[in-house]
Amino acid sequence: MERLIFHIDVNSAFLSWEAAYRLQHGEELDVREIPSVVGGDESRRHGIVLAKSIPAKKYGIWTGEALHSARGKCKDLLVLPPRYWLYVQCSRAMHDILMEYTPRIQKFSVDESFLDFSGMENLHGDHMELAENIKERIKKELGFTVNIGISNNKLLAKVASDLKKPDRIHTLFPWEIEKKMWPLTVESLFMVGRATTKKLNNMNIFTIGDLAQFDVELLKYKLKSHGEMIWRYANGLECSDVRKSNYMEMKGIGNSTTTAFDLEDRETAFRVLLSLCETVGIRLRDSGNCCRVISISIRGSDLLFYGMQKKVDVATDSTRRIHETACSLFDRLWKGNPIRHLGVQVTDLCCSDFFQFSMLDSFDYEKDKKLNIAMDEIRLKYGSGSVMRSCFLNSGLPPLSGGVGEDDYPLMSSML
DNA sequence: TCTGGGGTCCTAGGACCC
DNA sequence: TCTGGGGTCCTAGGACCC
Repeated sequence: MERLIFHIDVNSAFLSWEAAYRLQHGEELDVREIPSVVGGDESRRHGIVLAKSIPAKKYGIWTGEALHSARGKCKDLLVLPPRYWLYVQCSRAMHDILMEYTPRIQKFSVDESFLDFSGMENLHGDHMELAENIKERIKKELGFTVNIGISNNKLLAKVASDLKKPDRIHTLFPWEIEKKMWPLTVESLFMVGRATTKKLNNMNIFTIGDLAQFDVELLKYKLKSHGEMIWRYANGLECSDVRKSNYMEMKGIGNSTTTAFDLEDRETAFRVLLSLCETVGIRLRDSGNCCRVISISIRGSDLLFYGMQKKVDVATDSTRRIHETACSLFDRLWKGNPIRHLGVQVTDLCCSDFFQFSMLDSFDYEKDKKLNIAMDEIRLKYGSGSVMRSCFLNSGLPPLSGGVGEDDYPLMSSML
């Protein structure tokens, strides 16, 4: 059966949402119309561009760039601090509108969704009119613009929504591939990043068309399974379902943070690890899972990145257990160099319905479990800052870390 | 380009088993 | 024990996405 898939993408999401909010609250200036960016706090070493306006883009400013460097390109650049609670609200409001059109929605990220309209032609009529309707409703009711890409699979719909911005609708049906997609540079294809672009360029592949017409066996030989996948993408071949994401299927949960200052001693590092384990633990328990693998990652002040993981004998969702493992990993991994960034990840998740315990240690599972539950409930009810471990008092370190922003936003469920 | 944070999947080597 | 092959588990690291 022929499918009909839409991909909806908010234009410069964080910046558009800031602009819409400010206008709704009586500000005269539309920050989308001047060189502006949403950027992190430089004093805490989070100073990068998270989103840019179109005028800022004209100065050559790119997402992920250091604010310092962005200011070098544009003297009068307006830098807005991020407000993640607002972005979550905007994202939900858009989702609510989309739900009125079809229940078959896949939320791909905070600002992107796939919609499946297959077999609903009688309900909605012409796909261009439908897209126009959705786009205008979002603009009128929420105050920001989106791009909509239309095709009969997710890959082509996504490429289409990226064509020309902002506030546009594009189709990219199979018969339009040669004209609309093949002339694009190969790095504009989904799943072709910097490393792959370099390899492809070395093989004389520069456009998506070059890739589509290349020998697939040779690509497989050079790039393994990834080579075959991007070759299929270049030919518009993709057939995955628009599926409701649900957090039972989640593969892992992690939190990491760039600390405000370099960490030089193990005790401080342990404390930062604890603040990360708290956040990971809360999210893990909220998802109804336990984990079997715990890993940590370190980025030194030299910016080099390394990590280590451990499989634990008994699956756990205990903040304390995760922290103990994280610390022992840290002692094996750390070489004594100054630390800029720490991360904690849990993977190999399993359902927490049953509770396994080992008789080989003296750990009081029941007591620990009750403590975790009590802390989670208090934080949910009174906010994430309402309880903290005493070791964070006067430490200069946040008691919970990782996640987006340190403002006291309501704890998010692990699924967007 | 000089670097935030949260994810997914893949590959390859070593250990250990039969 | 001087030497096969195959399977699985574990771990490190790379590449990509937003």
